[in-house]
Amino acid sequence: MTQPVSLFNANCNECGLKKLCFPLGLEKSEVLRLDALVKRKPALQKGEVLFRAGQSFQAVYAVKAGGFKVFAQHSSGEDKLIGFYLPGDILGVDALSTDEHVSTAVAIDTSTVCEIPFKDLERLSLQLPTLNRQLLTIMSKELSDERMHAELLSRKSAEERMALFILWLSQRQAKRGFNDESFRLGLLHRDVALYLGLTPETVSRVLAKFADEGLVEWRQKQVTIRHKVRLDALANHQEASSCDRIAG
Amino acid sequence: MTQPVSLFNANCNECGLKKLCFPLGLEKSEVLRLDALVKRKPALQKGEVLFRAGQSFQAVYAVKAGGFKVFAQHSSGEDKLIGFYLPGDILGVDALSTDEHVSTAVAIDTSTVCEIPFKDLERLSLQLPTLNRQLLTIMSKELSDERMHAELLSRKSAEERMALFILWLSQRQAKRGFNDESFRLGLLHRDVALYLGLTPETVSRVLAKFADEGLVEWRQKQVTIRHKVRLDALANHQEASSCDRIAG
DNA sequence: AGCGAATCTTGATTACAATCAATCAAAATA
DNA sequence: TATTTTGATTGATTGTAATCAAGATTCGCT
Repeated sequence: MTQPVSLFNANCNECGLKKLCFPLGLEKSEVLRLDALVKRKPALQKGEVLFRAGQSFQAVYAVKAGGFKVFAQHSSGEDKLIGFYLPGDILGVDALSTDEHVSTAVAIDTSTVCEIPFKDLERLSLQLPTLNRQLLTIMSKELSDERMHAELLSRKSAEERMALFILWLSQRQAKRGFNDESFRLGLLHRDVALYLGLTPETVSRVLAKFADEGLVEWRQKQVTIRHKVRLDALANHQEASSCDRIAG
Repeated sequence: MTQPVSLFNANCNECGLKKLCFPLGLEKSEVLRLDALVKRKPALQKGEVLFRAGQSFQAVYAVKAGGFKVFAQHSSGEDKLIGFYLPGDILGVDALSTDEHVSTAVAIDTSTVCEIPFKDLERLSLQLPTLNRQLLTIMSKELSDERMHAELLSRKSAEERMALFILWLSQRQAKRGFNDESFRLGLLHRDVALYLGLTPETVSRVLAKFADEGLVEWRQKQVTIRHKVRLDALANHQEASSCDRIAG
């Protein structure tokens, strides 16, 4: 059992995610220097917490396998789901300006991460301009994800939000080289509802409707897109122009 | 007329906003090196565009006076208002990972900015660790602003959204050392509606209600907070506990 | 200052998702 | 496998903001 794991863990140069992660654009020798900073941690089980809001910020984390959902405690007391992180994504950079984590990351599946102490990373990035740029790029991507979230929330109709959300998930799968038409996602309806600003009941109803109309099947964590074109049209509230509805 | 303007424009060390902007934490000598990069631009009139989505990304901008509203063109065609930028804020960093601006910045008043060519800034920040950290901090603040926006949008009720929005505006004024109980904001109801995911009609109705109840006056661009405590309670959907309503 | 255009207000109606509530299905625990 | 808990579904009702529409006000311009 230890052999494949240790191979997978070996180093950044061998990692299948290096094109999504910090090593992007670095020379092999530079990656080795980065590699020296990385602490490989044992896998987290579903439901386990990687970091919690309020904890002091020491490191950022690259998701290697599995996935995380990230919550923020808001003034109102209610927790809000602010993001999902999949393999290749970097977790924890939001704490950068505060020295304290502002959110709590929970594993949605058995998950592994690479831990990179931030002080070391910052020091190295001053020596490696490409790494420094990559850090900025990661922050910038984080920002555009958050914009996507705001766009989702600004959509008026529940169906639009859901359609856009599913398409966005699909795009993220594609970027990672995974199947973007059918994928597993360990999220509860409650999580999706929290993320989209809806209730679990509405999520259930919308998904039932999508299934009825042959758009998307989402059963037991498995998401399958059946008709991307019409889903696209729905997400952008364009009336289904030519292809109309299937059932007579 | 030119004298006070040129004094104001003089340099970063003299600028009243230096504690909000890039110079934060830098030594005087370091600020001078930063200062050498800055291009002072003529003022923009209300409605003028600082940069437009699709333009190549060359520089970031520090708002010195006035303010900007920033739009994104979304797939659906409809423009979405994604942020407001006030004196001391940095504009344009969202383009960092794409080499192209992804949004359009429009002056909401007569405004001035400092332009900082990004290549120069990046080069200098590799030499000045504090500046590098400050750049990261600015990105991080941008991220937390966007989170705030998502939180606004995830609030169910129009009144909550508006209350939270006004309080957030007030906080930003306070951070700048401005009066946080009464301030001018050159935004149309339409802009506010776009930002909050509401319609201008609803904005108008909610503001009318707030005025009725003695919470907030918002007339002709001038915002005045009359009862911060109750506004706070409303923003966090806690029932007004002790102080109840005023009118009998 | 006066005209025209844009923006704001107010009202009546409608559509949509929240809420409340009850069942059903599926995991987790023993 | 039985039992308990958790999550998903479905239905009936209600509340809230969108929409449509008509005035009132303010703003920008010459």
